[in-house]
Amino acid sequence: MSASKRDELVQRALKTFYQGGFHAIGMDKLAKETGVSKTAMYKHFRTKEELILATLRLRDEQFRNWLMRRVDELASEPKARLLAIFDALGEWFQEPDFKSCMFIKASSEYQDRASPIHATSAEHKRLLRTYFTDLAREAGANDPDRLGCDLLIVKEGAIVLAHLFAPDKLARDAKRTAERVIEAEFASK
Amino acid sequence: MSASKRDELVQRALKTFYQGGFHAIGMDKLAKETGVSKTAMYKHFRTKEELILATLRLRDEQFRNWLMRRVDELASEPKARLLAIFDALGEWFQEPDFKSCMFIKASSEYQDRASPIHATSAEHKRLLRTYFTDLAREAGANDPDRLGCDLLIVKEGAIVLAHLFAPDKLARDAKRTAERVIEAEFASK
DNA sequence: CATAAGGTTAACCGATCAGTAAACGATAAA
DNA sequence: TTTATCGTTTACTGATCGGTTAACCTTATG
Repeated sequence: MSASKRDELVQRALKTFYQGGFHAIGMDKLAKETGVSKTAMYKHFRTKEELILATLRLRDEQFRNWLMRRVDELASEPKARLLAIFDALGEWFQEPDFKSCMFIKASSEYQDRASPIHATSAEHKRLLRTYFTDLAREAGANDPDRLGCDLLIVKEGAIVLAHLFAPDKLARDAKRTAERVIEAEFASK
Repeated sequence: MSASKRDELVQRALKTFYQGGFHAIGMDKLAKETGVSKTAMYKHFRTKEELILATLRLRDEQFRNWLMRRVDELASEPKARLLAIFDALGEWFQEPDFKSCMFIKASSEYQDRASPIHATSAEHKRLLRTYFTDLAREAGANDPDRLGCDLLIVKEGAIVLAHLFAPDKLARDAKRTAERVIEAEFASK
């Protein structure tokens, strides 16, 4: 019972922080928006930072699971799966309340490398890079590390610009950019 | 006299916001760090938002001027100038107090598209894209718009990741990624 | 010398910040 | 039925938020 309440709190806090920002959302507003009392929140988490870290861990799990599942569904051929990453991203960008990447925003607000929030954001990107590198290896890339890094760079740039410009345009543009780096990798045999 | 004080304030506020974040730096702390009294600040700017907008305008001017000058200095051949963008970026990443891009961070904290701060951030990226497109055209690209967009995506991704990972590694990686999209553009003749 | 402008310090406003304490209500095991 | 747990609401802490006001100091012009 306590555990499920806790999960519910983290899920709702995730949405609220994602839409509103970390500094901009106070604990009082969070209590109002999640329907969980402040007292209960501080029973589960000793500080706001701990609650934020919990939302980031949930987001990391949710996002990577979603992306991996979506890539599985969109393409079966190993090389096509590399490009499918960007079809999945395009779907995400066009969701009505897409607001950039939770981890880019977290590291924007907590800039100090010593901050656990910053470190958790870096870890998320590291895990994504590993996933991309694995896909590149399965596709038979010469230099999977390099292609994985290329794809991560393109993905992050696309997210930032989708948040500032038209999301659908960036979805198309990023896929075309990804095509170029993928083709370059396989042409370098 | 007033004008120079104002400029001095904006310059110092720029550094303080860049290092500390917009929500995290209050007007009292800003007064302390800039040496300009709160009263004087509110004589020049009616709200904190107006001051932030002034710092963003200064940053846009500073950054684009710096980048254009650096590209001029690093390469003279039109095509080599495209790659020189990423040499310049590498220099920036390795500055001791590099902390990502002011505009990525601003749009992370002010997510609403209706916010003037968000809009100013988008405008900065638009101007950069125009610059990249111009360079691509001068280099004789088939589709300068497309290459300009490619390069902007790579640049933004590199900044985000340089902020989270090792800046020098990202400087090298981003340049290699840029090489790929540039070569792809010129191979598509 | 008078005066007005542009700056200072300092105190203040109501609201909100993160975090705590106390009193109370529900549920469920004993 | 008793008791303990988990949650609630409400009120509170001291600090800080963005923004304002008033009294004072300095400087340059008339």
